[in-house]
Amino acid sequence: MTRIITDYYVDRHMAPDARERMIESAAVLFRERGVHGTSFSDVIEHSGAPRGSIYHHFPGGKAQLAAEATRYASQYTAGALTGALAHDDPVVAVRAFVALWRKLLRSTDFASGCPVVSATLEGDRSPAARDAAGVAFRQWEELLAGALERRSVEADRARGIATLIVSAVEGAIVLARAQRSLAPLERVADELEVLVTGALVEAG
Amino acid sequence: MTRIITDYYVDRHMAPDARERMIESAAVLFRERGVHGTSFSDVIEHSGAPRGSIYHHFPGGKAQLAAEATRYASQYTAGALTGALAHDDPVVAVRAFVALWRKLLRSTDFASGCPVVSATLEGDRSPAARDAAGVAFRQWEELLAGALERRSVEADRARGIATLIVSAVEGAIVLARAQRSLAPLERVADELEVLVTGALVEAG
DNA sequence: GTCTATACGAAGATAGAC
DNA sequence: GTCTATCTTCGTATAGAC
Repeated sequence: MTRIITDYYVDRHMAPDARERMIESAAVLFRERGVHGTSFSDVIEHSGAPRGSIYHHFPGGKAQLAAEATRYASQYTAGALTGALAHDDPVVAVRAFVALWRKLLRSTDFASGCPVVSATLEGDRSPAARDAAGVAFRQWEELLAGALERRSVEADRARGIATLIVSAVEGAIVLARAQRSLAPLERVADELEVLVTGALVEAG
Repeated sequence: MTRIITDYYVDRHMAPDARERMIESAAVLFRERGVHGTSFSDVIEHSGAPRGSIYHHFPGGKAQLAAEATRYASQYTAGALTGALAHDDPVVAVRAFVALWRKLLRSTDFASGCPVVSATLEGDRSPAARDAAGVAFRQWEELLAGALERRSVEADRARGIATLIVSAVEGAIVLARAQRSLAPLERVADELEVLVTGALVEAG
């Protein structure tokens, strides 16, 4: 699992501690309850971190925690996507990407979604988190677009397909949660597979 | 504009009053700040409705208001979609659907999104609102699938494409807000147009 | 129906001791 | 670093008068 939280820890080669556990917990809770719906108390309880050190670790308060948790989730998903793209097969990558979300939805009985989406929607109180969400989506798009280009798909088309994949999967996760059914995600996955396969055939 | 809020008003053919104004305002505010991010005070201020009558009109409290606002937004969008489908041309309908969201994003400088998505993500505190979101998405899917079927697209394929359209557009709205750019929405719109056109050609 | 007042709890944030 | 206590603000909800 990719563990790039902040330069603070990367630079010092330190093991995950209370600070990182809080970020991880925040990301998990943001999946379920969103940013506004998650309090510091929730994060402390979930992470087992000490109460008195929140503002020591996050002097910027909740906005800072939200931004860091969004970056954490972003990197986590980017890592999964990179792994799925190991063989440079965009169809396989889309399947793996969808499988990741299917597993999450099923294992949490549709209680969890994508924290980056939550950060976007509730970003009016934390612009830093919203901006981190924008960076996350862009990075995922670029990973997918790059893989398509390496399979000879023209750059503009690759970018369009990549954006469609990210948008459609994120949207399907929302539909799945609202309807408490995996069906929307499966239908979207099937359509995306047909589309990507077609684009690869076209590109030769 | 479609104005089907609750049976209460439809049955009595009553003009929009304070109650309906509160529901409309709630929907508008949910677009910007989400459900948790919107307080009763916000709704009262925005709608100009009297303070003392909230629990008279909504004895179920905020959960009831959230559910009714979600149903209202759902019907509003369904009405727009129905209008866009007046000529039974799915490509034109997708363009009109996207145009609606483009206009909203632009006119609010990316501050507004889809309240039905917010209701889904924050539905743990209001299952009724989340369920209303599920119904909304299903209705939009069915409107689009029906139009595709009337153009000879096979039922399963029509359903798949319809789900992809709703998911992709909803997802693109999130990406657009996070990146503060219409580009993701435009790229998704272009890809969807190609895909729908292709499906119609295939269907003959 | 609408008003005011208020109870009640939750949440973010700060201060100062250890 | 972490603790406890506290401040302040806010939001939901209720009660009772008009």
